[in-house]
Amino acid sequence: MQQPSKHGEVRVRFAPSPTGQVHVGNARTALFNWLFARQQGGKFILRIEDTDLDRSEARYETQLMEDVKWLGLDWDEGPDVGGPYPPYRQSDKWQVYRDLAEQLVREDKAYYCFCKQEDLERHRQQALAAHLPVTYPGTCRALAPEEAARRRAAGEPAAIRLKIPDRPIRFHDIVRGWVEFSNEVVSDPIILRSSGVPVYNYVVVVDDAEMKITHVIRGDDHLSNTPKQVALYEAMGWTVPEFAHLSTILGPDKERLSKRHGATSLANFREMGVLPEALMNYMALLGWAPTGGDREIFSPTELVQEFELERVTPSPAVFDFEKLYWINRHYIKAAEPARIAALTLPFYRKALAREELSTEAEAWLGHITAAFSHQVNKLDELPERAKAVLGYDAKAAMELPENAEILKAETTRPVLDAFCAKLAAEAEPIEAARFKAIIKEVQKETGVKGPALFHPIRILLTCAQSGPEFDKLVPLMEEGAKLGLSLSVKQRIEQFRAAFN
RNA sequence: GGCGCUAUCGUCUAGGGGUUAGGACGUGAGAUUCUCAAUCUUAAAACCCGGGUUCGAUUCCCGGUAGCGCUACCA
Repeated sequence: MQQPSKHGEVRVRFAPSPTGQVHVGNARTALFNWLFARQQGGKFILRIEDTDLDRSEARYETQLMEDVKWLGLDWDEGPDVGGPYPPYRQSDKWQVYRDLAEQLVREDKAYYCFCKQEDLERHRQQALAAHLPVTYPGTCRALAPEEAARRRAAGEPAAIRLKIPDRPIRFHDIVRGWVEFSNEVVSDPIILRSSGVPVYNYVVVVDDAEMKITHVIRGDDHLSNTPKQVALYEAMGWTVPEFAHLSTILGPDKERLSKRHGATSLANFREMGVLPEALMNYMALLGWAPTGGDREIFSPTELVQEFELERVTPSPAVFDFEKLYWINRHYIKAAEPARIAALTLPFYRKALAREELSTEAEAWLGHITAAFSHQVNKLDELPERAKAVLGYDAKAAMELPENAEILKAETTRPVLDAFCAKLAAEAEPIEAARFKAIIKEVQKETGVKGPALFHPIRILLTCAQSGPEFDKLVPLMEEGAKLGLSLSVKQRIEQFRAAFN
C-alpha cells in the first residue's frame, strides 16, 4: 500500500472532453485515478475539458457522467456536484487564463510573440530539411519590452510564449521513473493564442494547480507534453505534481484501440450485457497485476484495497475481448440472479419484439435467464441461447439439411411414433423427471439409444439437434405455454406431426 | 527528420544475475453429456537482435530494430 502523499491529501482528476462516448482507454484512466483516490482516502475530481468548442457538446457531458457512474466510479467534485475550486468546466474560465498569462509576461517569464505563421512554417521546413528538431527560433524573445508594448499598442496581433529555461527539464513519473527532456527540444511554447484563446497545455496546468491536483494520472500520449507543463508550474511558482503516465490500450492489430476495432465505448459494453464490475476488473488488469501475478478476479472493493499505482506497467496492452468475456461470465455467475434477470429483460424484449411484458412473462423470462445465464459470455446472448424455448418453427426445421439427415434415418420414425404415443397419454404439465422416464421407455421399446434416440426427439422439440438439456427445457416450455408465451411439449408434437407427415 | 516511451508464450501478465521462466485468456487433447454450451483434467506455447559488464545474463549497461506517442497559434 502507498505512503500517504507528501502533498497531504491526495487529489486526482479525470478530465475528459465531451466530444463523444467514453472509450475504454479513457475509462481505464478514470478507473486508475479513482482506485488511487479511494485507496488513499483522497478526492476524485471530474473536470470537463470543453475548451475545444467546435467539438464539445453538452449532451455528451451528460452521457459521459452516466457512463462513468455505470462503471461504478463516483466523484467528489465536479460540474454537477460542485466543490471548493470551481468551475469544473473550462469554458467559462477564459479570463483567468488570460490574466495569468499576462502576469507571466509582466514577470518576464513569458513574452509577446508577433511572428507570422508563414515565417514559422518556413523555419519548420528548414529544420526538417536540416535534420534538426523543430523549435521556435526565438525571434521575439529578444524583443525589448517597450518595443513589444509599442507594437501591441499599434494593434499588431500577438501570442504569448512561455520562456523555457536554459537547462534540461526533469520530472518524475510513477510508472516510468525519471524522464528528462532537453530544453532545446521543448522550445518556447505558445500558451495564449493571438486570438486570446489559451492553449490546452497551458489550461490543464492552470486547472490542475488551482484544483490542487497532487497526482496527474493520464494517458502516455501526454508524456511528451509534460516538460512544457513542468516549466509552466515552475514559472508560476506552483508545486509540480507527481505524474503517472499510463500506457496506451491497443487493438488486436496493435493500433491504438478505436471504434474501428468494434465495441469500445462503455455504452457499447453496457448494451452487450457486460457487467460493470467485470469491465472494471478487466480494465484493472490492463497494465496492473498484483504481486505474484496469479489471481485475476477482483471485486471493486478488493481492487481499491489491492491496487498499487507503483506496480502499473509502462508497456502498451492489447485489449482482449475474449478475456473480458471470460471475466464477465464469472461475474454473471457470481451475481444475484434477480439482478441478472432484470438486466437481461431488455434483450428479450428486443428479441421477441415486445415492448410490454406482463409480470408473469417477466418472471418466466427470469427463469429462463437463471437456467442459462452461466452458459453465456454476455447477457445479450441469452435470447439466442434460449431460442429452443422461445420459438418453434417445424417447417424450417425440416428444411435444414443436417436435420433432414437425421429425420430420414431408419430408426427415427419408430422412435418418434413411440414417443408421441406415450406423450399423448400424459397429463400436462409434463415434469422433467417424467419426460426423462418416457425417453427411457421409448429406448426400451424401440431398442434405439444414444444420438439416434435423442436427436430426433430434440429436433421435434426444439427444431435443432443440439442445445440445452431437456431437463431445463421441458419445465420452461410447459410454464411458458401456460402463459401463452411458448409452446408446450404437446403443442410442439402437434405442429411437428403436421409438418412431418 | 528530431525527441521521448516501450519490448517475457498468439494475448494480459508474474518473475528476476544461476528458476523445470509461474499464472490467466485463447488454442489442442481427454473426461462428462443425446448434442451444444458450461464444467473438470491435460498438453503445446515466450524472455526482439547485437555487443559489453560478469564465473554466469532473459534480468544490469550501450547500440540496433520494431511499435507507439509528441513534434501546431489541436485536445
